[in-house]
Amino acid sequence: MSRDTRPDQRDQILDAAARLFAEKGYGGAGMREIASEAGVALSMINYYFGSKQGVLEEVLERMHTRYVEAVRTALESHEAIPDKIRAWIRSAVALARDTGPWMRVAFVDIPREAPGIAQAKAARIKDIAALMRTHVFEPLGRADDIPLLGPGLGSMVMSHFMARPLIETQFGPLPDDDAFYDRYADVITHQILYGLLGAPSEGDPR
Amino acid sequence: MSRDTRPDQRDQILDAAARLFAEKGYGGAGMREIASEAGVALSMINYYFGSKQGVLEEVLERMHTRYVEAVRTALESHEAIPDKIRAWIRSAVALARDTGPWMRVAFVDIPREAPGIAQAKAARIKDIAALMRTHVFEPLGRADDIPLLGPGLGSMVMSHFMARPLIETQFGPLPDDDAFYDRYADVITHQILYGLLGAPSEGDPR
DNA sequence: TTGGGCTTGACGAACGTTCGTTCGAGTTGC
DNA sequence: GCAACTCGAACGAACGTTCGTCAAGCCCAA
Repeated sequence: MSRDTRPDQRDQILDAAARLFAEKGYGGAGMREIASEAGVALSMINYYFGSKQGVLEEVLERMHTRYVEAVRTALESHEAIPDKIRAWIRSAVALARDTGPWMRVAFVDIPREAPGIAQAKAARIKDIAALMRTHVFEPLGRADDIPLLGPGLGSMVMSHFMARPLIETQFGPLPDDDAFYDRYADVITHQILYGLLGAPSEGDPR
Repeated sequence: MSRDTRPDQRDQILDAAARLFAEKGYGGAGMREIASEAGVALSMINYYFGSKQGVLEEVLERMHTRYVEAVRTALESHEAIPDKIRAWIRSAVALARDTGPWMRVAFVDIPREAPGIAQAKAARIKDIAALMRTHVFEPLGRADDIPLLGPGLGSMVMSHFMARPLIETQFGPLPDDDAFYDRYADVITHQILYGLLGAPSEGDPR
């Protein structure tokens, strides 16, 4: 089987690793299990990525690249701020659906263990923060609230994908189709939109 | 030193465990490190809690108990919905400040590994969901949106405490005093309040 | 009041297992 | 024949858990 027709072993490893990292955490997922799930010899992981941490860094790198690109496209293709926000949330939801566990690894299960990872992460967050600042917060005159509000907005959009198994223990199986996620994006968009725009001038609720 | 004047070894262990779980994840924190940080013999951890998972379960149990109690008090002591929401967010922020890493362990670093933990977690979430349903969503006629919106609101409030180190790499050291967290609670309250109340009748932003 | 069992708290040492990593030998494609 | 690839075996370290021991406190019969 030639190298081009065979699925790249690198991708197999990264996919299995993302799945297991999301499920068991970075420390809980073992190299042998990753190799087994990926259908690859254990030593190939170190051959390709150098170390377990190298695998995680590659997952984070790829995920963040895709996310930043999606956010940039959404925010730069619209004029009015509500349209920008709507487009941002829609593309984030679509990306989360498409990438599955990758999103969990990249945005939630933050291993503080390695300083290198924290640095890489900070660099990526910087890009996202800059985009949100330029296209959302500054036009609204809310630039000062970015450190307080920025992470909250992001985690609000992603919350469903992190909490889904827990939600389903409460409300039974949730749909998984386009209609459901269209509605989800709408509800979140509504929540964020009116939170950001809603009558901020006439008396702060303090 | 008598038993009453000496700090309880159980609490020492739980405190150290919560700190290390939050910092390194459940799998990344070792029993020896927990014992060392707690100033306790390794075998005492298994003596008191049976297993490593037993330690985690106790941390989750205590944290969730406190959180549910705080939410209940806040939601039941007010009449108007905006006041309820404001009180809920304020008490959640206060609790997060008071408990430090415990909150991280309880609400973010969800180890899927053990089914027992997932079940215990689901039972606790049930209490919170019921409170939010009765006091917030049903009075607003938004009961159907609980599965979609509920987790988002919770994670919005907690986002700052999860992301704080990352935020500080972007914006420098953040204050840690009452004034800062009063402002944080206000900003989040504003965002959630106007998101929930904001003009939902006159045209959904779909 | 005293003595001896029983319980509880506390500890260090060691157990067997699994971890991430390395290495050397073999294979394949050019 | 050279380079890149693939693999199984093995490494030392760290893992969570178990075990035997010991001191101190308590209870109750003698």
